[in-house]
Amino acid sequence: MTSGKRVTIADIARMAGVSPGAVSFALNGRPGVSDETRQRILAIVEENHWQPSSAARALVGARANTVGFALARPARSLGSEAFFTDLIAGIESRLSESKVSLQLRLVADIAEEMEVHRQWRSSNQVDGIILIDPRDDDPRSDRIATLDARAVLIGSKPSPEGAVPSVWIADDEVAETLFSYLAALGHTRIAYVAGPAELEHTRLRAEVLDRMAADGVSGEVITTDFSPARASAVTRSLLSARLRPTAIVYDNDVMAVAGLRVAQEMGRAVPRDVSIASFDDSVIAGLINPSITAMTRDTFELGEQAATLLLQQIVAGINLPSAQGPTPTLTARESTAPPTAAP
Amino acid sequence: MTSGKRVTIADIARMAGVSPGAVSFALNGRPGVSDETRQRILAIVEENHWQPSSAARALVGARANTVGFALARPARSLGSEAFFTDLIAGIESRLSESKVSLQLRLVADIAEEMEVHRQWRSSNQVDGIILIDPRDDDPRSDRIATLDARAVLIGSKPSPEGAVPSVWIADDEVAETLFSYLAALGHTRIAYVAGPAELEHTRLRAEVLDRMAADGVSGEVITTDFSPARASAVTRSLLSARLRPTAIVYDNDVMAVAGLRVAQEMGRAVPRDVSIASFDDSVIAGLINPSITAMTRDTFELGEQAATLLLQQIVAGINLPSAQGPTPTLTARESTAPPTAAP
DNA sequence: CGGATTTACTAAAGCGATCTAGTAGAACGT
DNA sequence: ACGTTCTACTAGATCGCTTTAGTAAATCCG
Repeated sequence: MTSGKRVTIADIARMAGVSPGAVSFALNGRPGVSDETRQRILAIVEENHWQPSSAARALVGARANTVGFALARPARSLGSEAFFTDLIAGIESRLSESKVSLQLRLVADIAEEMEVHRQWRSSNQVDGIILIDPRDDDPRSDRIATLDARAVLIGSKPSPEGAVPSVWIADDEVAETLFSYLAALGHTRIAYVAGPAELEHTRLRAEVLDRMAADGVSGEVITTDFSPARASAVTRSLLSARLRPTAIVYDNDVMAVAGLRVAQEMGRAVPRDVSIASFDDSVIAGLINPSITAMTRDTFELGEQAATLLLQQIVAGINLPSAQGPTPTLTARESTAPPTAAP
Repeated sequence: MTSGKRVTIADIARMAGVSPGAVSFALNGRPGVSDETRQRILAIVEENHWQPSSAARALVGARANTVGFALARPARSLGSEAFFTDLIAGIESRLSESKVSLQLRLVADIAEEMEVHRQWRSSNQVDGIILIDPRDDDPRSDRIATLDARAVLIGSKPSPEGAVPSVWIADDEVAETLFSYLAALGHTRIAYVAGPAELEHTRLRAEVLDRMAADGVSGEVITTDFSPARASAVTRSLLSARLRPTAIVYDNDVMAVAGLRVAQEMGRAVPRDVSIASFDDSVIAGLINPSITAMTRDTFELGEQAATLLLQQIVAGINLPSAQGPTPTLTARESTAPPTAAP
């Protein structure tokens, strides 16, 4: 077990009494070596813990065994959302099964994101790219096409033909499920404390609520910046109104917890006086008192699915069709109940 | 602007009318080219958006401009802790200033983690490595030394001479602060619901509590697997005992929330009948009702500091001394109060 | 049985940088 | 004027792997 120099394919070749080329054939399952020789080579490789140099592989244009994810979000804000950790954990867990690494990069904006993509591709650093936060007229899709890179978009609808394939979650169905549940409980005045208006899912969810006017549900949508402070303020004013809502739905769990507290401080019992629900679940949503009804989406699995699709595309060398991600389900908990008769 | 082939250092050389070697000298600020030529080359590089191939660089043993972080934690559990997202965001935000990427890998255990380290180093994929979750007799430190890799350990004390330098948070001081605060409120029976026994900080914190026996505080330490279910069970049994604690401290916010709920279900008012505190803060800890007293640490900055130290070491080519990370501070909230006289 | 094909290899040319050794030509010193 | 030292380069080896072209031996076929 001599230490020192790293063992290269040439060393293996020498030990097996063949040429480096033969070893390469054997390793990559290419014809040109007899089964017997292949076995012998593989055994020697095993024995000497040989690992291909990814740098050398990348240089000759082979697989880099790395996938890139450039994230254009303010760094400080990432932590409050379990979403990203879960997503990344899901992606990684799938990737590491295939011994593929994740290259993570935080960037300031979409322009820098695309620049990073270019660099990655031009030096063959990554085999595929993950995109998130789709926008209208997203310039990234075209860019990816010119780079001839495999990619997946994590979004809320299937991608059009020719664009970057997506793994998507049907946000309108999610909204349908939650709002209908509340309507079925008997709620007719529902408030929706949403995120920023420019996000696709905010619009989709609000539209669903609007449509429920047909069923006698009067909805009210208030957009926020996702901050708990805004959520508290909004809740306070909602519950102070003459005709106050009997149910409030928040875009995420942090806002829901903030709203819950305000309700309690104002002497409104939850769920007796007002029902509360969230579009995003978390461990804490189930532990708090009262526990909060939420749409549970399996973000981890979403990550896994995105990674799976990307890996398949990399192997196939072509784009594959978009795939629907895990469907969020309703987790009914203590914070929702039928409204009390007397308003 | 002809597309197609990627522009290499040879193309630049041709355009500048010099040899590839000269271009390399110019790019890396090495002597051997006149200032005039250097400017000309740099201009051409700029103009043609040339980027060095990281693969080629890695192959000749130059900087890879990548830092590796292999995480040996169950993937599914990562999301519940904001800690990792914050930490990674902090690390990344510092790295990306220097155009360095983060290579993230989830591994099953320490053995696989070390294996990944070996691969990374042997193929020159990363310039430095980040370690976390130090344990007693950590085998990783020696391994890193034999790999001759730069690394930082995110830990709870300065590393001994020769070991991997750490960015550390004085966990004993943290524990001292929180336990003393409770003692000062008048608590004499304090329970500490900790994480796994093999983690360094668990031991450090427990030791602090033990030492307080001198001041008339009787402490009890219960180790857990960090799961809310265990935290609930432990809390239930603590509060059912004849001589129950007047204050319970949890290792993280999720467990604290779980414990809080159990206390309320058992009819113990918080903080009147029992005080609750956490060693880990989060947005929700401050929003919940009652809000939870916690030690607030700036995880983002911890990540930044770790990245900074690592980058400095990479540039210097040697190990640098350990550095103390941001000091956590006590955030007193509603969940703690003096114990009521009658037990 | 002899030419064509197949099999199992080897030799060597890249991939795109870095880096060492070598070489003109200019400047310098005496 | 001639050797020495700089300066500003160039040529070419090198990193570890893949891959193409080439070759000897084995196999096939009529």
